[in-house]
Amino acid sequence: MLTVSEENHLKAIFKISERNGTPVSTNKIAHELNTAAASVTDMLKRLSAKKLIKYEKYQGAHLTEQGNQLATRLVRKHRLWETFLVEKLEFSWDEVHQIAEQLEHIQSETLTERLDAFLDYPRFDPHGDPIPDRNGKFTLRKQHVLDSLEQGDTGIIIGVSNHDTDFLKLLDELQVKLGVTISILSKFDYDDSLKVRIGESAEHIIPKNISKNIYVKKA
Amino acid sequence: MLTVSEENHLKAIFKISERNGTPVSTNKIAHELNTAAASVTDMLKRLSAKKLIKYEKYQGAHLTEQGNQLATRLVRKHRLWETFLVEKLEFSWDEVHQIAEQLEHIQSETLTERLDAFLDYPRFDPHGDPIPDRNGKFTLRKQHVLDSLEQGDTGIIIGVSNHDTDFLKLLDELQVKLGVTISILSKFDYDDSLKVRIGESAEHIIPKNISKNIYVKKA
DNA sequence: ATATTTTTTTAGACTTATCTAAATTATACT
DNA sequence: AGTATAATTTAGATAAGTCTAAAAAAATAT
Ligand SMILES: [Mn+2]
Ligand SMILES: [Mn+2]
Ligand SMILES: [Mn+2]
Ligand SMILES: [Mn+2]
Repeated sequence: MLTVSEENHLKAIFKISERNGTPVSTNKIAHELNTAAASVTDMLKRLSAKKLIKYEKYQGAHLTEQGNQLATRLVRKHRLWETFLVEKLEFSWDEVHQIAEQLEHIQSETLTERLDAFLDYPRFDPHGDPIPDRNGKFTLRKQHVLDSLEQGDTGIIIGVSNHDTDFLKLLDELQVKLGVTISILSKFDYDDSLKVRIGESAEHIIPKNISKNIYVKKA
Repeated sequence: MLTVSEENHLKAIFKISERNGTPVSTNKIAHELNTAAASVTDMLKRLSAKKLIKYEKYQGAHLTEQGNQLATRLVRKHRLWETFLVEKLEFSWDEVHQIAEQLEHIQSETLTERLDAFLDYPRFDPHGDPIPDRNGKFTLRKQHVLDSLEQGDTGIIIGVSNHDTDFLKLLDELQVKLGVTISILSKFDYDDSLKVRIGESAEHIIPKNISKNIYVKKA
């Protein structure tokens, strides 16, 4: 049985290395979890002792098979709870992350499975992230970061890489939400900001610090 | 912001003194929480420093107004979550206590209120305990412990004072559930065990260590 | 009213989880 | 290659939460 802090560290490692197998650095974890690097070092030793990660000092860490399984379960729970909050309790997508950050630590296999069934086995969470099934399987869709599109490109918004309230509220303002079509009207060389049309009508300038956190499927 | 342990201690004090205003002893709390008395003493000092309880050494503790409010909120959350698990996720009444013991610590006012609404403002939890409303108000029904009934008495089962899985599974076996009518056919002087009819047909002998944990409304 | 028993508190220890400051190692830049 | 900078680890401190054993106080039973 892991502590909440151990679980959060595992999940951070999982998240940081989700799309590339390279070892995760101490600093990245510290940044992700808002803690001091020294605290992360301590925790890496502990997780390593429990054989949940492979860790050599100064060389970063990566999940073992067992660690990966636990992390995947946490992500599954996190995303199921977020889906529950939005689908059943009428929360908006910008309100659920912090609450799910707590709910993901509830220990009960049965609860997770019942929740999954109650939600009718959702495949994606409110932020477009895939929900691992009970065996840990999930699909990583082919996706592009919005800031990599060029003038004339069109895509459908399928995810965001920042779940903070403030960021998502701003997206609401821009009428950016999952499933909506976005077209690049022009791209400004000055700062890589984009002029886009979203859905049928809305046109906006989107600065790079926003576009870099939006995923699209190219049309 | 309280820690999980502080919250559990508050709730234990609330529970022990629910139906009588007398101060709660260190030992009773230790027994309720399955910890050493010395640990409870430490915690009583901490809660006292935070003005959530009134505590004088060797004299036991009782909740302050503020402590009572926090404890009531915890009980509200606990009972709402139990209701959710039974009503929405098809858990049985013997499976929910441990999970609610964790869920009650999730911090989000909004979540509690939304959950309450989603459940359509239930008044009682799966064990017959009253659920405090958002203002902390709830009704303590007039109830009798089953072991106090005499031959010829009839009552309706409205609650249980033990939420452990093993106990509740035994009740299931006896067809004891909330709302069912129970009649005392005879009472044995030897050990105060009862011969009862439950519902329409079932007849059983119920020993005192069971009957003392069942609440009835006298018919 | 004393003595015995029970309850409660204190003392001291250990673990987890954090932090800051200093030391060490790795990396990046002439 | 050698030095400056950045990343990481170590050392040492603190707080929470828990325990056991011993001491102290309160309750109970002669
Ligand atoms: Mn978390
Ligand atoms: Mn999400
Ligand atoms: Mn609890
Ligand atoms: Mn209950």
